[in-house]
Amino acid sequence: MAEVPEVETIVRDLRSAVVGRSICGAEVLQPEAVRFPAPAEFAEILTKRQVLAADRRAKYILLPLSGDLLLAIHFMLWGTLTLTPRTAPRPDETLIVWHLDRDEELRLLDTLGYARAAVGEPADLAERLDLNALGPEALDPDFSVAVLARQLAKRRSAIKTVLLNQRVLAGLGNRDADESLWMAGIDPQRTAASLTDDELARLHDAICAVLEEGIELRGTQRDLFGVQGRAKHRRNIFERTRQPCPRCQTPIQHLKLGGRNTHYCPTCQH
DNA sequence: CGCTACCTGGGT
DNA sequence: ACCCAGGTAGCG
Repeated sequence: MAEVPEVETIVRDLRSAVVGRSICGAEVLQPEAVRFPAPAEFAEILTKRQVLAADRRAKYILLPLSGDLLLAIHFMLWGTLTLTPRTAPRPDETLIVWHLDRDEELRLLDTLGYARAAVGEPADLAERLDLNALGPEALDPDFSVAVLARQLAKRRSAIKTVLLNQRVLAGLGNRDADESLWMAGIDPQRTAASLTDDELARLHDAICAVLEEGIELRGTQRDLFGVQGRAKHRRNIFERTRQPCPRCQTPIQHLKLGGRNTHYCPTCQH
């Protein structure tokens, strides 16, 4: 599933294999997958455009196009992109297809069908997707302990829940939030505002380490070309309920926080 | 701020 | 035959 390491892996692949190329046209197979404009207009706008860059903001993929347009793609839980020859069989879960030059297709796939795309002028698209409300990027070089401390101050919800709010900090998903809190030795149920300076420093370092390792291993999913990422089995606690904590051997515990599955070590995390 | 709906496939 | 899923919008 798609957290930041998975999205970032695809963005880097887009940079190497799609940026600079032309979109000849688009085909919308699932109308619900287009947030805006209407599917027919979406396809119309996406004819004869050049892809100028590939960026990421939180879990959005942003593709600036010629003609002062921005294409945004969000994977939600299970979405992904593939780049394949036009003749390759199209999976049932194909939501949108972009026809590229050299007889290749960029395809948005999602068995759950939640993934979404939108296109518009950059300012309008940012407004409608509320991109300006997103918090600082955890992977930005400017992300510091001070930034983390400022963003968590006065937040009285559970730290785990706060870390998942992309308006507070852009970059953590459910797995990476659990893994970061385990690495920092912080109980996910603690209120965000209660963290000490020392805990904030540990959490900052843990967040950076977890995201960097996930990206280094190219995520847990297949990349743009179908190559499996190597992070799949690199989990310390996520979905390892009742298995021994890698640090102290205490069985990992599981609970729901804000409706989300949460995994932690009751001995290491306070 | 917390809860639910969204939807299909795979796990129990 | 049930659940349940790594995300988010939209609701109260």
